[in-house]
Amino acid sequence: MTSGAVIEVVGCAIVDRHLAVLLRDPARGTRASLPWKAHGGTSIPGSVASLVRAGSGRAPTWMSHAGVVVEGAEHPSGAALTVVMVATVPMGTPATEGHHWAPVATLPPLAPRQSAAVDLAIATLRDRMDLEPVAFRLLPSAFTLTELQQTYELLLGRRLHKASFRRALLAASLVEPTGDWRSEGRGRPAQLFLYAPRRRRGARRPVRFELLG
Amino acid sequence: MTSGAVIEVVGCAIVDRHLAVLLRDPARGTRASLPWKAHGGTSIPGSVASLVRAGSGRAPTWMSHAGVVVEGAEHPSGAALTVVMVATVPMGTPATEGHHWAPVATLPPLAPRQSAAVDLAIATLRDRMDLEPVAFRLLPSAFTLTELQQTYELLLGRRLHKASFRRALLAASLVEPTGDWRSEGRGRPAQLFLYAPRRRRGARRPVRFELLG
DNA sequence: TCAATAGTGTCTGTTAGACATTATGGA
DNA sequence: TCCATAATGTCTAACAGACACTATTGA
Repeated sequence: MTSGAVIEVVGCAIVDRHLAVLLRDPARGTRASLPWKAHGGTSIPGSVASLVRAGSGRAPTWMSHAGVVVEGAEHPSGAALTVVMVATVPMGTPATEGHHWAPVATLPPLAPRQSAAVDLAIATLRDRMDLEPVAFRLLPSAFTLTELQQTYELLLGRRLHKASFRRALLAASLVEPTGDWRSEGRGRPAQLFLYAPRRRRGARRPVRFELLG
Repeated sequence: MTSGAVIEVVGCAIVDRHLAVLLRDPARGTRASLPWKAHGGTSIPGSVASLVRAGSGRAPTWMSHAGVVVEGAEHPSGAALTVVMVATVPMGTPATEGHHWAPVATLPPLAPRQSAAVDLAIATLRDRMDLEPVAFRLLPSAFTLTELQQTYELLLGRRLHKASFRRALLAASLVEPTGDWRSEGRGRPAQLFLYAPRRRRGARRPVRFELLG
């Protein structure tokens, strides 16, 4: 008898201006792995929260279901399911003893199913980023507009136009200034902002045929 | 011992210009239910295909994972998982013996978990419709542009502008005319088109802050 | 003073939506 | 003939992207 489901978490954070995922350190002669836990006892969000807390010392700021992966054909009768969850913690969150942050661009060798889980999770982050405030959850509560733009560029995988980005942000009434400024090396200090959505004006989505095809 | 996972299918089609889902007829004194099947033996897509074939006589034209629902707290140790899948069949597909199409706006009473599954599935349809050709999979292979527009309006839940819709469609090179025309009651006959995507030009997605907030 | 970064104002090409008009069938 | 629907052309307001400029700090 097999058939217990597994909850697997892809914890995401920005480290050195790159997207990174939380991994358990490899034991002697094995590979690093995503944090996981047998399903049961508590709810799925509860499992995710405890796994992220174990690996980073703090609760996730956002989480979402990413998909389901079926354990290979090894168990022909009653193949076990793995539920893949994606979660975020703010930039600057350290990894705790026995864990580390690995940039997604240079992941260490993982079990094939876990690599697929990471891909699923990143795709989910990108899918949800304009429906939910994913970018804001990857930043500390106070952030500069340049940091926010860099986060969007990281998730979208392309550069954005500074003036247009700020115009759109202003029009959406999503942030408000704290009044504090932060000096970062050379240039003029940047103002700090908070995520403070005002109103959801007609959330009318245009038809985007360019994305199909 | 509990803990076998269940695959539940929300089969979607357009019936009478409304979105409808495939249900199993209620047995004496019970409620109608979504088609489902214990996980095991075959792959998840295989299970979905056989369930849709059983209910509509044909294979689904599209399917996607919609989410996972945990069976209520009834089983504190090892609560069972339900994997919700969403699938489409073309407009005009009948329901087979023991099944029927129920418009989503006026669903009969379902188990609470199944109502949640339907909501998840519809949300998934709407999420994916501009990344994948969901609208085309809900139509027969040859369709009129008015039918296509009505399908988009159904999925988006709002009216679209005819001229703009056709302009965008033309610009995306997604369809090509068959040369046939179909007369539908009174007015001028409409030309029939096929889904024939040409090229995927820079699939650059704009930043849409309006959707957040 | 120069270099580097933050933040803003203006212009222009593109495009979504509104409106009007023509085309072509059935009643 | 009238009416209903298909299909297309033109106008306009909104907006994304480009560019240039000012502002404010550290070296």
